[in-house]
Amino acid sequence: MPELPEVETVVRDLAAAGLAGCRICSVAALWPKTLQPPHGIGWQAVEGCRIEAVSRRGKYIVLELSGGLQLLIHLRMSGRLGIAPHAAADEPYLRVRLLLEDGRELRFYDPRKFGRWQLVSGAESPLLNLGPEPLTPAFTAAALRRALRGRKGALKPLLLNQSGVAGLGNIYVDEALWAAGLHPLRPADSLKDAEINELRKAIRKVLRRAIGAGGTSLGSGRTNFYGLEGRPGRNLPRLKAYGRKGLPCERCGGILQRTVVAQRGTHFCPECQTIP
DNA sequence: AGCTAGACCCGCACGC
DNA sequence: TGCGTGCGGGTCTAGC
Repeated sequence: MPELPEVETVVRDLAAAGLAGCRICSVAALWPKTLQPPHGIGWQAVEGCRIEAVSRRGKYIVLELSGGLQLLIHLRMSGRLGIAPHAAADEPYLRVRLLLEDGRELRFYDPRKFGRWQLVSGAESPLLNLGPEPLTPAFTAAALRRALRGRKGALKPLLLNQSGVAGLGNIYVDEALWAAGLHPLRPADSLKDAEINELRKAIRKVLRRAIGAGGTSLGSGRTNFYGLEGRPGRNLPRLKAYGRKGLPCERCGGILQRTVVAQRGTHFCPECQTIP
């Protein structure tokens, strides 16, 4: 499931493929719902634009276009990008083709059809609702404390909602909570300053480690995560909690449990992630 | 406003 | 082996 480290991996792959600097001929949707209707303009507005830069914000891939528009790509559950020549045959689950003037095209595959492309100008951008980037200096202990303050709800759903921290999903929330020794149901505003700082460090650690491994791929199916060249991530063996139900905790030897929190599978150690 | 639940989707794992 | 069933998960929306 693409979260920050997987999206970062794809963005680095896109940069290495030389996507920045390419000029767009046209966009074609094989599954029209993937292309969200832009406000006041049509998708043909991308025609003739140059891709000025490729970056990431939270889980969004951001293509900065000449003329000031941004093309946002969200992979959601099963989205995947590839680059192919115009002439290459369609593969299964191909949903969108972005044709480039150099004879290549950016291809979007998405078996489960959750992924979305958006064409936005700054003012109505969904990026405005995102919390700080966890791997930048903006993600201070004070910023995390502000995000948690006054929140009566549980830690895990808050960390998932993107407004306090951008880019975490189900896997890395479980990993960060494990690394910080915090229970997923711990009331968010009950954390002491030292615990907030541990959580901040844990979030940064698990994300950095996963980026270093090219992201997490859970299996080998079509809906799994793959980089631009179809390469799976190598972070699975580094996970300490997610998907490890019944295995011993590497920190204390307790048996890891799986429960459901906020309608999501949640993995934690009942021995060393407790609610005081 | 904050929080929860449902909708969107369908491959895949699992059970018989 | 083949079929049927239900799970999983990010984000938006609806409803309390």
